[in-house]
Amino acid sequence: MVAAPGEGTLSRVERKERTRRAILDTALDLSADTSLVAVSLRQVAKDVGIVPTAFYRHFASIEALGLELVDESFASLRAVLRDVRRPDPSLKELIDGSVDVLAEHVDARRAHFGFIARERVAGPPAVREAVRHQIELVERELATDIARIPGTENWSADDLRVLSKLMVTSMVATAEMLIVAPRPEAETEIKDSARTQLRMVLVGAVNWRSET
Amino acid sequence: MVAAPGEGTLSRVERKERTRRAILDTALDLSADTSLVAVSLRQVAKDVGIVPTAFYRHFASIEALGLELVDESFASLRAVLRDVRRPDPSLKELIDGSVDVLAEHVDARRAHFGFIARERVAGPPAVREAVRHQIELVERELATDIARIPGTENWSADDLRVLSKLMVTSMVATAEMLIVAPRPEAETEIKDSARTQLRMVLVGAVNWRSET
DNA sequence: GTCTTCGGTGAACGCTTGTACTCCAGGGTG
DNA sequence: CACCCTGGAGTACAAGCGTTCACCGAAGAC
Repeated sequence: MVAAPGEGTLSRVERKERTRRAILDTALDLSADTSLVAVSLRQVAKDVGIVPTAFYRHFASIEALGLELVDESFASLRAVLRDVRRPDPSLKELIDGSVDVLAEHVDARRAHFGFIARERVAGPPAVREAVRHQIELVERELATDIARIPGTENWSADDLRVLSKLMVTSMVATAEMLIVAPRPEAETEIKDSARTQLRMVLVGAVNWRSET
Repeated sequence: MVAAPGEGTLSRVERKERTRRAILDTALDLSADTSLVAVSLRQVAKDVGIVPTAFYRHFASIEALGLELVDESFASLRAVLRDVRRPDPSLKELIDGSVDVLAEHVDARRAHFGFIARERVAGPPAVREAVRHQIELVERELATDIARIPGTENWSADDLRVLSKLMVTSMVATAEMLIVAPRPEAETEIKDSARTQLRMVLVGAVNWRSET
């Protein structure tokens, strides 16, 4: 990494961390217009401003880099869950807020949500695997969140799993749409649709429970 | 294409069509373990058994090939809709059958459904665009199908769109899971889950309509 | 002040990639 | 019959790829 003018005093670990971050960000950026499998080590190095071989000082391969990005991206996804469960968890008026929270996070961490959506189905095998595993964990986490909501005490574990799966699926799908959206005007439409969707799902879950 | 022994008599157009098919199938196959963007013209040619330059006699580029595969794959998806709407469309007992129909089609056209799932988010730009467009068409098609079912006459157009969007999304998600599934034993579990999911959604739609 | 550690360099390797050319053989057509 | 059309072969090239190796200079440890 070439020394930036005006800030010559950086410790060695600071410099290393800075380059490492640059590599991660650049790779995330390059993968955005297809997939990580189409990203070359040399292109990353070139964009970062280091020589190709210097890449190896930080990661063993693009795939290893990808696993790191998986962790980062899922930190962003978990943050959504955390923010959603923070207010008073009443099953009904939770909905409107949830969608807004999701939209906020997607907007702030656009690259991460896109990364998850892409690499889940089209990443390097190890990365794909890691994403699937993380999604399963998030589904479980959401299931226990739902179980804590008053009125869901007598639900079976299976029902909880199915519902949280459904919610995570449409959460990811909504995130995808928000990312692809031609910026601001279509966004409210997508959010409205997501809210309706979420209502349908929840009303369905409640009524279906009491029916069976 | 090297002449296959024992069937030397093929017209020129037949031979061309045969090579063309081989190219399409090979590309579909190679894209299966990541994405079309990771498939090289040379690799396809090699696997087909022709010299790289001969590829151009059939397609201008891998991307053009991809657009062709999009059409084929969506023929497979539309076939699901066609088979689902064939029996008597009563909203309730339709569900169990639908999931089986989907599973059948996914099993028969595994490669096509995987292709859609992957290239939708991670294909070459033009391919991605084409997939999104086709999905929108399928959503519309499903919406008019639903509108024909007795009991949905007074639904708003927006509600129809939202519901069909939700159904297509979970249809694609289910197909994905079936494809990834460690063959036969997990399949019934996925199908059960999908049925429950579908019931939740439909019950939700019905009840939510009558509530508002 | 000396020695060590280590992020970054630069040249070199063998291989794959897309694409441009010319050429050929054999079926289709007059 | 002779002629053309065309799918495929063969050769060639410049560019990009991942990876190896020896080397350097400055920050950090002592």
